[in-house]
Amino acid sequence: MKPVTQDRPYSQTLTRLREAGLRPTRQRLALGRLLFDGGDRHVTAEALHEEAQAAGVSVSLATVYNTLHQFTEAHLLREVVVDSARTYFDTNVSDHHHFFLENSGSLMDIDGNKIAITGLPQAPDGTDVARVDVIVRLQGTPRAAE
Amino acid sequence: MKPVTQDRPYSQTLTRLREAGLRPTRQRLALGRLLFDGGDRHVTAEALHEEAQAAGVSVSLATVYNTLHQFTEAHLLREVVVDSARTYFDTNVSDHHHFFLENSGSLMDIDGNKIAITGLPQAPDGTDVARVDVIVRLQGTPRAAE
DNA sequence: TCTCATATTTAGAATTATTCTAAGCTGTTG
DNA sequence: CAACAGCTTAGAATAATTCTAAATATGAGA
Repeated sequence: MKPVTQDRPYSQTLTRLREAGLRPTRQRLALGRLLFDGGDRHVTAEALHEEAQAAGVSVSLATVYNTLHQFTEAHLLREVVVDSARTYFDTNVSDHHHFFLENSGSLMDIDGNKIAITGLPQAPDGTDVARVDVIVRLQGTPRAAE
Repeated sequence: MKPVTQDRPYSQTLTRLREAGLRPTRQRLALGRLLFDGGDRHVTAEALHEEAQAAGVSVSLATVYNTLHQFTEAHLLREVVVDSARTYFDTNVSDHHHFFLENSGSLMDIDGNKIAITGLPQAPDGTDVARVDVIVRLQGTPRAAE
């Protein structure tokens, strides 16, 4: 059985950028590597910025925002709306859904072809379905340990 | 077949407030009536504020925010997260989901018991499912009229 | 390798939705 | 009708994100 994550061996960030028509600048390469090396990730702009700083890469927050949006347009990332306070970006761009832990604010992927949704009414006239998002909101149970 | 909306004859706003333990103030009554009279609604704080002004009710925006949150705690409203830019409040608190028209920013209800979701993995240890949200994102088709 | 036009980055200001604060009203209860 | 707890409110404060304009880096071509 395939994991949710597609094969994505040590991200060829450079190649990906070229394909997307984005100049491989120092900042984009660094952010790309942070994002795409090592599995699926869900990040906020703020968090990625801190991570970059911590990794000794100097990038402004504005550039982090720019880059996240450009990557999203290039379909290297996907935006996930779960919380009205902040925007998450997901490195997994395949068909899937999310668990959202309301306490910690963390996200977990749910494989898209494990879930089936039936009975959806058809889209109203003059519209097309761009995407269906399923968000399973979780709360920590009172006494988790026993 | 039942419509999505439960019967809700000309909202007894006063009663609802009492039951929720909220003082029936002029502002809460007015906002309650705007919200609960006449079918299911999806509003933003800003929009409800303007509507109140237009109806000749003087309420501050802060009070609109307070009231929307208090109504939500009292389960008279439900918060819908579809757009990272603004928060929507839904007067339909029964089990249901949403179409979201990305162009206009408008929401439409999808009856909850028309849809079935199968194959959801169980919630991780120490967590409980608080709610499952399905959002069908719609885009206007290029040439809607023909 | 050098130059240049253009894309990119950036600091800081600006914006926007929302929350907070502190002071003044108002409902309710005795 | 007094009095207090609960409400409302203007305006300040916050926080995430976007904008601006100036400085810098990149890639193509000579």
